Parts: sequence; structure tokens; C-alpha cells
Amino acid sequence: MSENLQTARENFIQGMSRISEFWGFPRAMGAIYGAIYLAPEAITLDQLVEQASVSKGAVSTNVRMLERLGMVHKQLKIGDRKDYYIVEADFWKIVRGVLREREKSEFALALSTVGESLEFVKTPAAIAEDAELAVFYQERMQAMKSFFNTLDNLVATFTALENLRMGSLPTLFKKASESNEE
Amino acid sequence: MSENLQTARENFIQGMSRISEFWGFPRAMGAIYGAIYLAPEAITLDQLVEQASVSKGAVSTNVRMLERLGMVHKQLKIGDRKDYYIVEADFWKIVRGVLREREKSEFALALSTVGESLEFVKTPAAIAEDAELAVFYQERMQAMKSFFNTLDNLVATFTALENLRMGSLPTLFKKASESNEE
DNA sequence: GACTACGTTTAGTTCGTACTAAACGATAAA
DNA sequence: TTTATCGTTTAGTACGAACTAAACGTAGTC
Repeated sequence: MSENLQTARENFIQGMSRISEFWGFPRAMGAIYGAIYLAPEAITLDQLVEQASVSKGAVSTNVRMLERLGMVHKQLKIGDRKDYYIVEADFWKIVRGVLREREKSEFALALSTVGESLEFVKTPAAIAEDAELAVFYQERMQAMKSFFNTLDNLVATFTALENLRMGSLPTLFKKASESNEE
Repeated sequence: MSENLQTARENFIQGMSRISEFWGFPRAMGAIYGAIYLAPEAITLDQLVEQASVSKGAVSTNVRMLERLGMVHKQLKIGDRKDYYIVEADFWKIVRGVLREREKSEFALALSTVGESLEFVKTPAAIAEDAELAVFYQERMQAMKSFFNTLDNLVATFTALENLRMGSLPTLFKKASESNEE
């Protein structure tokens, strides 16, 4: 294969690997996405093993994770047992998918843990011990819970913008900042 | 100390620890923030060792990290060698601080790595090898670079809303806000 | 039937990060 | 100067996540 283009691809894949790691994802996941992203046609698992320089097992698990996040799509060809993969090239769609995936677990955890503690300091027994401190705890915990709740709603609203043209988001922010500069 | 309130605080701190880990930060960092967050007055390092159940060394490093992120503030009292810490209770300010901290390193990395590969596939040598493939690579890499660039601008705009009342942002997205309120 | 070509799962290893414990340096007090 | 009290740094350790290699299950082929 062409030397220059091959090294360019390898360089790009390596870069995606680093970015993936930086963002808290497995290295291999980034490399695999990069390999699929630069594949002119649908690519197979074995090709990914070769191009991303990752073991077959790792490709299997990571490509499944990518699919769950909506970053790649599996294509099946009739009379062919191989799985073929293509990328989801709509990055904003990917962002929504990732946020949606994380939101449901992360915010649920945050809200539940804080909520439990909050309910606890609201009990008469806790208040009886030290009313002033109890009220302070209540205020603090309530503030944090409200914050998480707002964040959750924010993300939920964002991820719900399925059919919305995403180019409008930057302009939305721009208007927000402009309208408040006055 | 009051039994109930103490267990409530411990529970809360443990929860913050879990949340911190979930969000990709060290456990101790969350625990320490939680301890400071629930301190009615400025709290010392040694008190944090006790309340967050973390070694002194870990408190030292993590509290510095928290300060860098703008999540806590150090207070010095004259004629007192101890460091006193209080939380930054404005969560939106914290979000901006964290985003700003991450933005400059993460997006710089992303843009540079993709940018380099892109420049490479634009060279005549690369094009000469396989024009069609080279053009395909160019398009893909360019698309990704543009995306990262847009994201960068978006975050930069958001973090620049220093003096903006953050309550306006939720209303911008206001929609599902009524579903889970308390 | 046996054989081949897939993707998945598992056992084991590696590696980095975050922690503890303890040594350290610095500063103020005795 | 010695001693006590801070915060920081360092050496060592523990733990978990992610990877490789290999076994496995399964479905088509001969």
C-alpha cells in the first residue's frame, strides 16, 4: 500500500488513541474508531485487528462499546458471517449519544446519594441533636441536589434535540452571550 | 458529636467520593470537597485528614488540585500557620473552571494531532500515491478538525460567561424542568 | 461426521494511578 | 538551640482497568 498514506493513517489512529485516553475512554476504543473512520468502505473485525494494532478480543469488546455509544454501526451482509462496521459521521449525534449514555448512570448516582443524605438530616432525630447544624446541612445538601437536578435536566433537554439541526446550537450560545453583554 | 448528624456527614462524604470517582477524579478529592462543603467554618488540613479519612499527603495534593479547579479557596489567618479552606459554593462557576482547565489541554491535543495528519495527507507525495484515497482522508480529517474547533469555541464561549447570572442558561433550555422538581 | 471461519468470553498479565506512611523542610515558640 | 507544629515531598504499595493470548461456542462447508 501507499507508504505515505499508510503512515498518515497510522499517525491519525495513534492520535485518536491518545484523544480517547485523554477523554477517559480506553485507548483501543479510540484507535478502533479512527480505523473505521478512515475506512472508505465497511470494515471487518479482522481488518480492524490489523489496522488498529489491537487484539481480536479487545476489538470485539471495544467495537461493541462504540456501537452502544452510537459511534459506529454494524452492517451485516447476507450470506456472509462477517460483521462490517461503518462510522457514525454526525459528531453531534455522537455527542448526544455519549451524554445520554453517561447521564442516566452518573446523575442517577449523584442524585440518589445526595438525596439520601438530605432526607437523613431532615429527620427529627437529627434536628434534635443540633438544630443549627442540621439546618446548615440541609441547606448545603439541598443546594447540591438542586444543582445536579438542573444539570440532569439540561443534559436531558440537550440529548432530546434529536431531530434538531445542530448548527443552531453555536448560534444559540452566541445569542446567549451577546444578549447578556449589554 | 451528634451521632445522627455525624453519620449523615460521613454518608454524604462517601457519596461525594463515589461521584468524584465516577466523574474521573480521584476518590479522595471528592471526599475532601465534601468535607469542606459541610464545614460550617473554614476547615484545616488536619481536620480534613480526620473527617475525610484520607492521609495527610493525599489531602495536601488533592486540596491543591481542588484549588486549581476553583472548587475551594484557601484562607490564611494572620499569626496562624495553618491553612484554612472553604468551598466555592457557586457550582456554575466551578463548572466553568473545570471546563476551562480541561479545555486548554484536551482540545489543544485533539486539534494538533488531527491537524498534523491532515497536513500530511495534503502533501503532493501523498496525493500522488492514491489521489482518491488521499482526498477521502482529507475530507474525513477536515471534518473532524472542524468539529473539534467548533467544540473548542463553544466551550470557550461558555467559560467566558464569567459575570453572567447562570440562572439564564437553564431557562434557555427550559422544558423538562417541571418533571422532577422538589 | 470433521473442518474452517467467524465473534465472544475468559484467564492471566501489565501498567498507571492514587493512596499510605514516613521522612523532610520550614517556621514559630520556648 | 531545641522543640513543636505546620504543609510538602518521596518511596513504596495496592488496586483496578485494559489489554493479550488462547480457549470456546457456533454456524456454515466439505
